[in-house]
Amino acid sequence: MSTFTLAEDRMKCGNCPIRHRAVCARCETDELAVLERIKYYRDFAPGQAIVWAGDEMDFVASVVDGVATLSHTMEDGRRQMVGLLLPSDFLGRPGRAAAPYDVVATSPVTLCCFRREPFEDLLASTPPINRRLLEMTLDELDAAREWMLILGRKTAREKIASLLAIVARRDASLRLTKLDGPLVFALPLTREAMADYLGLTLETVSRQISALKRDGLIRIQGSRQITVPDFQRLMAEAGDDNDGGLIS
Amino acid sequence: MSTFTLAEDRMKCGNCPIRHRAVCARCETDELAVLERIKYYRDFAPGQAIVWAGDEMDFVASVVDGVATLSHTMEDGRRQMVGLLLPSDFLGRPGRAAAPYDVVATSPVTLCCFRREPFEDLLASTPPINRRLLEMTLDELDAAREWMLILGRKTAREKIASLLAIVARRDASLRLTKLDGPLVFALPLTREAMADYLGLTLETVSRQISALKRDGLIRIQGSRQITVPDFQRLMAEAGDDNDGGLIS
DNA sequence: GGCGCTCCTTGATCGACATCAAATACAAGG
DNA sequence: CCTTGTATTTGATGTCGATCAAGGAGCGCC
Repeated sequence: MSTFTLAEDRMKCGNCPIRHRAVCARCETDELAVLERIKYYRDFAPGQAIVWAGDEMDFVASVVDGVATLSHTMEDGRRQMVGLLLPSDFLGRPGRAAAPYDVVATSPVTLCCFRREPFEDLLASTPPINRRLLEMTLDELDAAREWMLILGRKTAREKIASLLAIVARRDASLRLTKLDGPLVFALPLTREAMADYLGLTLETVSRQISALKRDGLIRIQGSRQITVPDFQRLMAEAGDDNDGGLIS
Repeated sequence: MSTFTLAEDRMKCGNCPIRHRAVCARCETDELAVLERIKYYRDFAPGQAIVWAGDEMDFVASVVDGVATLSHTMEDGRRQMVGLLLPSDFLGRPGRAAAPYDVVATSPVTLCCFRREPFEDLLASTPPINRRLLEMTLDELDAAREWMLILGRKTAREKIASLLAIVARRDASLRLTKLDGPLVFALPLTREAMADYLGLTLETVSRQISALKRDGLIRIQGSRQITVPDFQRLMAEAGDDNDGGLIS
């Protein structure tokens, strides 16, 4: 089960700008110190559910560390991932109690949680948080729409290339690397999770990854460690005209 | 070309709550009267582009009347619709100049536009607008995620049923009809637009609509006028467990 | 009426991806 | 070392929707 940590320790949120931009943004305004009084930490093991669709959610949170997924499940078991939460992403919706989809940790996850009601009060009285949240939500909406193009119109190969490009880009931005040298990163997802992300089966994912490897677009160490020798070439394979491509 | 109307006339926005909830929400606060001073109307003919991807957008707007679509286009012509704008929906993103996708009118459209910069100033100084926008954006995000499930995991038949259910529901809510009697509504989309919405070809759309007709789930007058005798049965066909299903 | 146009329908064929099935890799634990 | 279990790869076959192609319906216009 998950660990609760009532947090006086500001430690984990100390390195704010990248790791925890959502709410520890007292970089931006002082009122946010109030958040400190209603926050607590929770840890989740890989594979563990954070909330199930339909559950009541009495908190909102930001991801401090780890990777979690949002996904819809149909009665017959078909599943579609609709969001990928990486460190600094926000979880939950102010003003709504019931979770609309499953949230599952895919790696050890640490959340910084805020009880929903006090958070909403704060939201009402503190415009900067509101602005922040609006901005983040708009980014997520853009990402979702990019994703819709991937789901609706791209081939299996392009889908895989797109996903790898998205993760590579995001990883590079987290560690402040340039995109011109060879990129090495760990896929935070199983083949099955990738399939759920892309609207494919896990066999197709595996085959297409093998194909990209065969064609020299990527190299692989141990099925999760990816090396991209030439990011531009991968992007071309993804069929992207512009260099958009966010996630979350 | 489009018509500009510098608007002292508050007429069109008068019937606010449903038709124009985005910005004429002086129902909510008085400051919004300021909006009156920076707004103007624009009309577009069916098929006309409102903005192209990459264009500079010096305004944000809310849809007063008509239907417009947002869509991504790949260089080779593949197209994916990523948003459907109906009356009361909002267009544009404060804080961003370049449009990320094409916006096209599919029926005669009237926009209520606000010059972007003064609108952004207003946004900064007027929390209620911010809250409103956040809420609307969150709704859109939910809709986008519902849509992702449709694109990634549903069969052609389920996709069509889902789309019809979404439009039927939205239409019913606009005219305050219940969902239990037979529903009659006009599809605001060509078969091609439906295909772009659902990640299908127009031939498949046509075939599946014929199949739903054959199976008695819908009736059709003249290819655009749809009758749904039993909404629940259609929903079942769409594979939806819950009764979520928004758009925009 | 007849022409041109766009939108829609229907048929025949093909191919990308799903499905079914089996084998391999690798880690944890006895 | 062997066992067990999960994640992954690979192969054989099937199917849904795409593609290619033709024809019909509605409508404005000469």
